[in-house]
Amino acid sequence: MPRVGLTPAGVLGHALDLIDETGPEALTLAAVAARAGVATPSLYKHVSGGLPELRRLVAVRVTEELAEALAEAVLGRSRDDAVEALLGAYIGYAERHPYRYAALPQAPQEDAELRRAAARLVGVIVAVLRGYGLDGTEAIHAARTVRATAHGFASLATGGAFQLAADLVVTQQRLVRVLTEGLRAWPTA
Amino acid sequence: MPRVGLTPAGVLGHALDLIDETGPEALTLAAVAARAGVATPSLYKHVSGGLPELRRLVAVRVTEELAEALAEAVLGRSRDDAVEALLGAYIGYAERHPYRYAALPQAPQEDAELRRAAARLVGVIVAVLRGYGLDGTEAIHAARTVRATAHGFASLATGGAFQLAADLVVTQQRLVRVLTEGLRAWPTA
DNA sequence: CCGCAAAGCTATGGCTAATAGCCATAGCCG
DNA sequence: CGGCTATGGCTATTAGCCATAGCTTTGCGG
Repeated sequence: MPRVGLTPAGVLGHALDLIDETGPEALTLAAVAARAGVATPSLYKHVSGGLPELRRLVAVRVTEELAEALAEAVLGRSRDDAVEALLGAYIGYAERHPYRYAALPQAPQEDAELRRAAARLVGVIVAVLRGYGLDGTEAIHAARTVRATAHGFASLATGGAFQLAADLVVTQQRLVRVLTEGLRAWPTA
Repeated sequence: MPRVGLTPAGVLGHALDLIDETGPEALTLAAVAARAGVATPSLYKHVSGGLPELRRLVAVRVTEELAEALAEAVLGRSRDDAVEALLGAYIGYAERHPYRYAALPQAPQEDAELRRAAARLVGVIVAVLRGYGLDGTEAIHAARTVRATAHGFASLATGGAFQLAADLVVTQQRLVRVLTEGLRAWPTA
């Protein structure tokens, strides 16, 4: 049979395409194989761990992309300006790739590679917090606060949980305002 | 064959037990049927919509429980006191029933019953916000802010996304502080 | 006491992931 | 250049899942 030149990266690419088009639920080995022009079992030659492994790869990739978007957004900015850019980039990524973002949370968290990617994401946040004079334990609490608000809004907004008619952009502005005020008044223990 | 006296409510009960024990992924008709002492197809006599219907029922029930917990927590409290109780109840519910909370839909739901339950939950939040003089459109933005922070923290905390050693209880206190300060200084348009 | 709707069942079909084992290709190396 | 090994395909199979169709039994209400 003619080799189709599949690689692990190629399989991941098809997986991401599938997720983007039809949602995380649609990520099946059968669908990926069909898209790659290959029979399902052949995928195991490239992704030995099967579906769980593929999901893991997706989570790592998305986390990396998100961390990269955040890092780029805060370049050359500080304090409130950086926080606004950070939230904008976070929520913007989730809005541009809602299914991809939704594929994030149900990943196994004990994976080393995923933790490394997540650490980079947190690192960007912590770097921004230094502009508020925060470090050490309080920086961790503040980073969690930032992450919780960003994730909460992104998750609810992309999930369609905000039913009422009010403008989501305004809500995002309010969220940024609450966050920046909170960070400026943070108890610098 | 002896009738086992199954009812829709009974099926839902088994489904919730299963989710509590093994996670939302473990919710299968086969497992529910085994637990109920019944063959899989028999479930369709009580839950005609099959697995999607069962998942829907779970989501409605969990939303109702959460709304109820919030309503009870804010009874007799107002302003910062109410917000603290609200977040505590929300996060507490998620921590006591992490799988159940994780079973809440992350996909857009146009189900009427679910929307009604969600509306009750939002109603409790909006009621608290009246203590800050907020209503109308700004109350919606503020409610979204509260919901985003609560969901974001609950989701990340129960999902194990906060890896570092710092105390989650302290983070929650900081979150409450940021939120209450933000609500007190809300732009009452 | 009997009819009949409700509630159980088995059988079947069509998905899925995953494993086992076979065959064709590619590219290296003597 | 010939052959060998590693690799990347394949088919077949197993096991588990949801779902539908259609039969049988139960037990309630008239």
